[in-house]
Amino acid sequence: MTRPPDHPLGDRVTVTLHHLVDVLDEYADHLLRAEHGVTLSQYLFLAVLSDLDHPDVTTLARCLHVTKAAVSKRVGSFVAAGWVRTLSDPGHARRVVLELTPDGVALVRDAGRQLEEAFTSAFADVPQVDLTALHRDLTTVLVTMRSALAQHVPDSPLV
Amino acid sequence: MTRPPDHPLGDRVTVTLHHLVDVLDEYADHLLRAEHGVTLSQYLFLAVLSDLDHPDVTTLARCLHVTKAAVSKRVGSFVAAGWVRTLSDPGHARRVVLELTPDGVALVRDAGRQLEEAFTSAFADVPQVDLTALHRDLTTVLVTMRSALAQHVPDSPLV
DNA sequence: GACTTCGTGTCAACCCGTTGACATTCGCCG
DNA sequence: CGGCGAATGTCAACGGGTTGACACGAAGTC
Repeated sequence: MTRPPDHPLGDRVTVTLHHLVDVLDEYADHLLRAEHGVTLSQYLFLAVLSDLDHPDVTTLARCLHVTKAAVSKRVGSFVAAGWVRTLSDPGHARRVVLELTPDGVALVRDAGRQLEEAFTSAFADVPQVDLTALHRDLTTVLVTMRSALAQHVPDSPLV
Repeated sequence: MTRPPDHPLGDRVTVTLHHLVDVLDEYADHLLRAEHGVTLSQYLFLAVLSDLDHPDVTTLARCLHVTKAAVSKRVGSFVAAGWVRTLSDPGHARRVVLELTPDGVALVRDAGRQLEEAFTSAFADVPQVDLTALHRDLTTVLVTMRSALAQHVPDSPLV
C-alpha cells in the first residue's frame, strides 16, 4: 500500500461500483456470447429497440444514451445479421425507421429471459444484504449525484 | 411502458448501477477537463501509474485491467504531453519501463485531491443513506458476483 | 552451442464511442 | 412562392478498447 490514508482514485465507493458493474457486464457478456452468439452491447441495442415502437435513428440513440452517429453506424451490421429491418417513413423522406425482425424478437425474448434467470439466481446467493434496500439507497444516491451533475454540467445528456 | 412485469434488461439493480457510474464518471470527467485539461481516462492511467514503482507495459496493463496493446498505444501521447517518461531495463532489452515526470506527479496529486474533495462534498448531500453500510453491502455483492463469474468464466481477467 | 519455450512489446484489423461538418428535408413565416 | 431555421442521417477523423499475429530477447534443456 503506497498511500493508505488518501486514496487518489476518488472515494472508495466509486471504485467498488466500477468493479461491480465490470463483473456484472462480463458475466452477462459471457452468457450471451455462449448461449446466443451476441455481445452484451448488441443485446442492449436490440433490447432497447424492442421496447420502442418503430423509432427512428435519433430516438433510439437518445434511449441508448449515445449519439445518432453511433446508432447510424451500427444499423448496417444488425440488418446484415438479420435482426433488424429499416423502413422509410412515407411522410418524412429523411427519417429511417427501425424495427426488429422475427429473429430479433425471438433473440431478445430468449436472451432476456435467460439473463433474468441467471442474475436472480446469482443475487440469491447474497442473503446477507437486503437487495431492495440496497436498490433504494442506490437510487437515492443516483438522484442526488444527478442533480449535482446538473448543477455543474447543465447541458449533459445524462440529466 | 410496453412490458411492466418482466424487465428484459436484467434486474433493475444492474440498470441503476450503470446509471450511477455513468453520472459519477461524467461528473469527474467534467471536473478534470475544466480544471486540469485531462480526461477521466487519462487521469486514471496516470493515477494507477503513480501507485506503481516503475512498472513495465504488461504490469501497468494488468493494473488498469486492459490489454498490453491498449497501454502500448497510449504511451506515446502521454510522453508527448510531458506526463510520462519511458526507460529501458539494462538487464532486459525488450522491457519498456514507465515512470511519471514531475509534471505528471503534480497533476495526479492536484487532480486527485480536488476529485476527492468534490466527491466527499457531493456524497455529504445524501444524509439519508449510510454510505459505509452501502459500501459494505456493495462489497459483499461484488465478491459474490466475482465468485459466480469465476465459476462460469474461470480465465477472466477480472477474477 | 542449438532448440524449445516463454515473456514482452508492437502491429493490423476490427468494434464502438465521440465531435464537427455536411447535404437534405421539414415546416414555418413573411 | 421564397427563404430560413431546425431536424435528420451520414461521413471523416479521432480516442480507446479488443483479438490475433508477429519479432525479438530471456532462459532452461539436451
